[in-house]
Amino acid sequence: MRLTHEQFRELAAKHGLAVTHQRQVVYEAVIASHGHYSPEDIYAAVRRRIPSISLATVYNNLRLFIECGLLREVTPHASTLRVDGNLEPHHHLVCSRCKSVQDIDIDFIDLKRLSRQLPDGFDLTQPLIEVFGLCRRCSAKQ
Amino acid sequence: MRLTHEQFRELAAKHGLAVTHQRQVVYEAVIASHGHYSPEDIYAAVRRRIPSISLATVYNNLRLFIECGLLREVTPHASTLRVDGNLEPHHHLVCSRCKSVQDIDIDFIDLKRLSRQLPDGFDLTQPLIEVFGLCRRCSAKQ
DNA sequence: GTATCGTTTTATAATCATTCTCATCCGATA
DNA sequence: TATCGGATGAGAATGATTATAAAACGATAC
Repeated sequence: MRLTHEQFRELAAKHGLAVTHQRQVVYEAVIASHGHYSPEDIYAAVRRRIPSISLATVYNNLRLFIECGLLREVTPHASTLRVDGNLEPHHHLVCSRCKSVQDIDIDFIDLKRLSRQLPDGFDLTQPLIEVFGLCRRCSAKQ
Repeated sequence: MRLTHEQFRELAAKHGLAVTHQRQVVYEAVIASHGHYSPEDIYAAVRRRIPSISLATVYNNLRLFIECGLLREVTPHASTLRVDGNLEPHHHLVCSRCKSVQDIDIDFIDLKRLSRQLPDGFDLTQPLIEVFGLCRRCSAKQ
């Protein structure tokens, strides 16, 4: 815990973020949790240390951390349902910022090697692979 | 349009879905749109042909089509934000059904070949690759 | 042709995650 | 100590989606 404490101060300084108690605790909760958790989960964990914290603060800071690159978003899609009528094998190139989706081929994937390292029982009969990055427009804007 | 008409009747028969006028028009709207559209978009398109259609019907049928495999969901993540404190290069194996996320390595990716087929200007300095399938538990349940 | 039954659709209410608003608080600096 | 800007907290507002219940539909049996 002491470690992430220092770690956070450094990161915050690097990104010009003020170090507040709440931010520190939110960050530590994410790091300590080793997984892919939701804001509610983080909120629950943080409340054990700061019972008065507001859910909005958790949201604010998670978003801030994601924008600064202190955390990674595991759901980098548009927030609403999107639907694709193309059932031919094809794959997606997704912009992490504007959420746009383009189709790509996947001859860059070694499916044999991939299936060898899948956990037991994982079913990949209809594999869908998505590659995330920044589209031209968004990377120009930076 | 005539073509998707037939196509839909066949698909519906195969999956044991009743063919209703609304369903047909919703399906045709998705197929005609060539892209990755939201329920609202589809709703707007369908209303030009059936002004009285309800948004709920569009949702119901899109969900039904996705479950039957007539359409593919382009946002196959948990519907709430998930956050990952692990910034080391690593990638994800996601269950399309229960939305669980596991980490995997990516030595199965030929990054050179991938970057060759990226559209111009797409920035992949921090690539994140996600592979979708069914986890052991969900594929057992089928 | 009509009655019946299960399914689909519609309209609307309800829910849930997330963001917004704004009053208050806090910490740094003058 | 007074001031200022950003951060926080509480709760309202928003927006996407789902649930509910009543009406409409369509197939089948009579």
